[in-house]
Amino acid sequence: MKKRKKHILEAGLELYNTLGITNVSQRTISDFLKISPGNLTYHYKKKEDIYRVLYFEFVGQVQEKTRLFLNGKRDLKSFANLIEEWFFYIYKYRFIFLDFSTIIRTDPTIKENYLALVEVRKSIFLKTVNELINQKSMRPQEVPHEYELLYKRLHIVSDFFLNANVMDRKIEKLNHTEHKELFFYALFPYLTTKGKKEFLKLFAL
Amino acid sequence: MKKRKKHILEAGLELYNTLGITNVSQRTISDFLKISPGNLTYHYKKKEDIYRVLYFEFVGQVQEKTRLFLNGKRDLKSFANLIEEWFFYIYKYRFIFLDFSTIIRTDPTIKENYLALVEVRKSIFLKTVNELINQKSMRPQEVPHEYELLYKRLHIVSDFFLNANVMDRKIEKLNHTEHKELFFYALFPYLTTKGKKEFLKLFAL
DNA sequence: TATTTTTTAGTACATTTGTACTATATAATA
DNA sequence: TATTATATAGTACAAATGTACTAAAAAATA
Repeated sequence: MKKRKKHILEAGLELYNTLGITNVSQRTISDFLKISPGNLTYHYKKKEDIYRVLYFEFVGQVQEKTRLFLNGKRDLKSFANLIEEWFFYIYKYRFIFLDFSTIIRTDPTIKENYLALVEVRKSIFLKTVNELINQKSMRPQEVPHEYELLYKRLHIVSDFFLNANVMDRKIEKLNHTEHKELFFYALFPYLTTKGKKEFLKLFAL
Repeated sequence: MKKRKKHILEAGLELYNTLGITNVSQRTISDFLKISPGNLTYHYKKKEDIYRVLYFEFVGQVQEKTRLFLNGKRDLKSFANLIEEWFFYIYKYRFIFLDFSTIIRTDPTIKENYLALVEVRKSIFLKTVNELINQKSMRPQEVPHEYELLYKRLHIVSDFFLNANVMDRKIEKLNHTEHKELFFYALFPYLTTKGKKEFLKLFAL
């Protein structure tokens, strides 16, 4: 990608993340980069183009990490690793999740892609849960849809925990451990004695 | 409250909920009500005034329900009732949670109030958990901060599950059972045998 | 009824925003 | 070097938006 084109993306990401997508106009970005508005529209004709590219950049990066996980061994530890990486990218592209409904409303291609992504994540989660059950680290389902609902909650927590953090300025820096804990403690009560041992070791409790 | 003033609030709520707060201008509301822009600004001088009033309307209503819960007996059933009522109001005023970061960013009084509200909800939740433990319906904490983290997840799920639902048009109508399930299934694995029996009866499984 | 207050309509205006257009400069290429 | 393609600056403009202001209408009150 051209240098200028990349700089615009970087500035966009930075500004979207800090000011919120609704407070960033094309001029905000061109002023920030000290380039003319004409130059900006030359590279990105419509304002949606910028955050659409950023969104798909995000998707590309998490998909790559997910691919690596699927090809490796899928135990509790490497799953924890994957989740940590997801959190990293969710934080990096946090404007997507902070201004989620605005973005979804204005861009059907993003909406469609996100919908598919959620399904992929769900099936990976449920597959991983099944493997953990086979490995006797997790107990089988006790009530119908138990793990589907668990996924749904974890999906919401993963994608929108940043909204809760806007409140206490925690948003300004990334706290790996905190987010990982938030996620994995949700798994804890479903673990077997064996699984709990692994868990405690993993989180050094 | 004056009739016109109330109508403006109702129209605002309706339009914010369906179009998103960023797509609703003062003129959108005055056009909707077929009144002049001047009339609107006469009742609400600044645009923030409208959704600020709506936010505090929401807070007043959930606080009233919460007060009733605290004065009654605090078992699993009435707690389930309270949560259902919370969901009702979260849905009614859903624009607050769909455009959360926009609202928080523009109105410090809302931010401050929400922060306090979250703390109140947390202490109610933890108190209720303690009572359920005393009633032998819930098991004691196994790892440090277990129930605090559980609260945090439930708080995020409660306030932002609608964001996940924008995707599949589920947002267009309220589904009580679904949301209640989403919330209470999170409690299930922490319940004792006694608690699980109550739970299954409550949700008619 | 006369007067005052409240409500409403209509208009005006500065600002912001997205985007198109033109001209110039820079880089690439023949 | 001459020509062509790409990149940049600068400007223009319509639409939208928040909000102020004025005058008229309606309601309340004396």
